[in-house]
Amino acid sequence: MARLPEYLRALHNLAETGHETVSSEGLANAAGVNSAKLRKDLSQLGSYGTRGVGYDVGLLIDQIEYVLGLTQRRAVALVGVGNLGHALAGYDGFASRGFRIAALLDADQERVGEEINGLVVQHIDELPRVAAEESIAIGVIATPAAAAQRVADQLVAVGVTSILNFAPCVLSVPEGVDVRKVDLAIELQILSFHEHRKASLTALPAAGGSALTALPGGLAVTESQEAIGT
Amino acid sequence: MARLPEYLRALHNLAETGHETVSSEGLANAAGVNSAKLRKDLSQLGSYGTRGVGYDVGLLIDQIEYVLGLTQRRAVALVGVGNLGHALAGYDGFASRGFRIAALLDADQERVGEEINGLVVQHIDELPRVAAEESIAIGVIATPAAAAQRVADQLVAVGVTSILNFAPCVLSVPEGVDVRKVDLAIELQILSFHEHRKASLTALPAAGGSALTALPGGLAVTESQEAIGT
DNA sequence: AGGCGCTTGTGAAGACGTGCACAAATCGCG
DNA sequence: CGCGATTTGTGCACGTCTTCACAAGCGCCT
Repeated sequence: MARLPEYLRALHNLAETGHETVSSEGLANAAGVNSAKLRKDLSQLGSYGTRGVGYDVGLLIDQIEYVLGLTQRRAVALVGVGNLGHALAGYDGFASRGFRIAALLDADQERVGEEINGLVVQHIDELPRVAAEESIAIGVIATPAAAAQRVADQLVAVGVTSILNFAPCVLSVPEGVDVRKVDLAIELQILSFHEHRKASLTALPAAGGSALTALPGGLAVTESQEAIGT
Repeated sequence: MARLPEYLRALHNLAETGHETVSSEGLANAAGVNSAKLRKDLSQLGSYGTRGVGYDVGLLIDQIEYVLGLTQRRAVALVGVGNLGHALAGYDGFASRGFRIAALLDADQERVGEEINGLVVQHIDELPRVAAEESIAIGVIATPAAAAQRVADQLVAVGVTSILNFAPCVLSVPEGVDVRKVDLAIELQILSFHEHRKASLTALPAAGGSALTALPGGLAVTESQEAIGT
């Protein structure tokens, strides 16, 4: 499940604040989900809760980390050291949560040789050598959209089977390769949609009209995390 | 729907390459979704396709931009000008897709006054004034997790009703405020899970064992975008 | 003008995720 | 040792999303 990492983060918080055990209700609140959903998710991992008590925080952390494959520190190659790539290279959230940026790569010779956070940017042509040396299985694409597909092909060619794509485009990859996409502008556009919806609803509570002037209020909205209470 | 921005991006690509019309199949490929799903999504906006021909690219762009509320250029306040905030401030994908970063804010006096991409970083205490001047409805939080909730409260207090949160924590906001969360490390962890699953399956195609050593292959996996063909 | 091929729009069926509500199980205390 | 409070694990029902399949509609060509 895609919620496991969120649980893991909440569990680490709890562990740091000295909690030995946690109830499904407590963990669900910390992770921002329903308690029944959380219990159902955790039951998929096998039973690790004690009825009447709750879950052992440490044990649950180990278990989730095992399932997520975080027992080994995975090496990641980051391609594209532009604006966003720079930030990603310096983002300590990766290192603190089980990942090691093993290589920074870029196609621009201007950027090759630059040192970021203790790592030197190498040319993308070095990818085959680097991938072999570091046994890289995960690649991050932070290039412009025009270069993303080419980079993806190169990553796949050297054995990368998981790609995190920040470029605003759809990647074609062979079967067996996983792609996750993060598009920062899309996130904002989704918020903009909600803004527009809210504005329409308050301005014209009961509006009809032609299709062209129809308000978007009728669209189904699956909000991500609304009104978590206080 | 959350897929509309993706369609919009694909449509802009098509428009730039000179396409006047596009079939649902073509647009679905460009956006990486099923054609039936795309047609159903577009039918929610009202009928804008011509049977036997397809959709008018320009018309569809206008329609989607209207529904997403992109007819006005929305002002965004970015709080937290650290590593990630820096990159976001310089990310031109925002400007090119209907958003204007109207203010950069940070609580660190060291960073106040710094100029990024033509904008000067202001202190977070300036938020009420800035929000009033720029009529800001969307806030982006790129602070450490410890500061995120406090910033969210401040944003809500000045009338922000949509928040994009990059901090790895759950935010509590009043009803009516939308929060979207992007956690870069979580994306990697999800990929790691897939890596682990793939490794387990290839190494031990039919494994049993106790719960502790059980393989995660049994977990339901809803892949985001796997095997889009060539 | 008529037919043919192509594409949209949609009804229906199925898969999936979600949440409730309750039985089973465990601990602590008298 | 037994009882009650508490919490997990899960069967069931519901709503949503997805996909297939096909009728309806449109343009083009003859």
